[in-house]
Amino acid sequence: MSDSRVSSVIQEWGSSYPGQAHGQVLGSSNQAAPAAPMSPLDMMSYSPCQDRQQMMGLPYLSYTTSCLSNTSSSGGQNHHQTTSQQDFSPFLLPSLRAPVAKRTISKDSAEYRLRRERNNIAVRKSRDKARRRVLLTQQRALQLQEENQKLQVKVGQLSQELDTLRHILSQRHLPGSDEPGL
Amino acid sequence: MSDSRVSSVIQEWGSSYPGQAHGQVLGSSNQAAPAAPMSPLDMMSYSPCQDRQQMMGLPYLSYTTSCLSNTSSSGGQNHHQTTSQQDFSPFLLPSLRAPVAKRTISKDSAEYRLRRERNNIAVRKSRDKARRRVLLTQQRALQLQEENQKLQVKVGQLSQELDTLRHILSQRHLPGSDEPGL
DNA sequence: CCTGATTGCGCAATCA
DNA sequence: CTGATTGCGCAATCAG
Repeated sequence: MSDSRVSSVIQEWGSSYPGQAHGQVLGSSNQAAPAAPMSPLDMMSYSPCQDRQQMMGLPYLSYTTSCLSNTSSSGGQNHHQTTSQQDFSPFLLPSLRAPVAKRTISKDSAEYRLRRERNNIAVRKSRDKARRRVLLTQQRALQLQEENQKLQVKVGQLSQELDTLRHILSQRHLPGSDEPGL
Repeated sequence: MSDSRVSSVIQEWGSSYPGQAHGQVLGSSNQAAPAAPMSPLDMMSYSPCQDRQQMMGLPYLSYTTSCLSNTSSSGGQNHHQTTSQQDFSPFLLPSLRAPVAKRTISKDSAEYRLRRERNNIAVRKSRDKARRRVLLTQQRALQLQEENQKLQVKVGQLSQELDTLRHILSQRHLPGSDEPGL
């Protein structure tokens, strides 16, 4: 990296991107978003947010959804999907009813596939972004570490130089202290 | 890493872990590995290795595998799996035949589920580790940044002090240079 | 309500 | 062979 003296770190944080040649070489309907440069603000505003409900592949409340004509589709993993059961959601307060029972969408519908494909693209994009973010953080840490070592060396040099000058001055003060200037 | 003045960064890199309270609150057969402290060496030896073959959910060579009694199982995503086709793998040189045609394992066998479950556990563990690694890298970068600012301030102070002493010395040298001491 | 972005999970391929 | 990694798709949820 280019470092003129002892203070050129944190560059390329929100401007340049080193690798950018990430995976994304798949063969399955890969639209491959052009890997947008990702705004610098996005870089810092990243907090995992671990206080999520976290109930994915489990029933949890019998979740009424009357839509499972899973024919010839890929049929993801072992996710829920119960059948025939009244939906009282509209009559309950939002804070009390089950997850709302979304709009029924059969898994073999064109819309379903369209949504899935779009989400897959979004997921790839998001993960690519995350990967780049991690790489940048790693590089930033390395740069800062180098920078730090240089700065510490410099501090050591300056301190020693100061000690030398102080010693010289003290010597000169001993015999004839004629100058009033400090 | 002993420091006495302006060099106390990179601590807790391989010793302490702040949060460690990660997701992992699922309800689906969650063995939840105790989040081993992860050796400090593992932290640095991390290179994505993007030169992989990368051919997962696609046929790619008709890949002979006579094992798909996918009954009542979860049946993952749209992965390959062709049927009825002779396997000439044993008669071809290792460098010419298809991916070896592994040992046939039906998806509803107990062994399959056992392997899957073990892998799922390993995956969770690995991802947890990766998450912690990322968090640590982020914190390290922040610490290094603070440290850097302090060091730069210190360098500025020392430089100024040096200038002052140099000025004083030059003043003393002008009038009577009687002392031979350097 | 809809759409894109995130995130945890399981799967399969591959690495070590 | 076994555990560790990694890319992917799915579904739930978040954020506009």
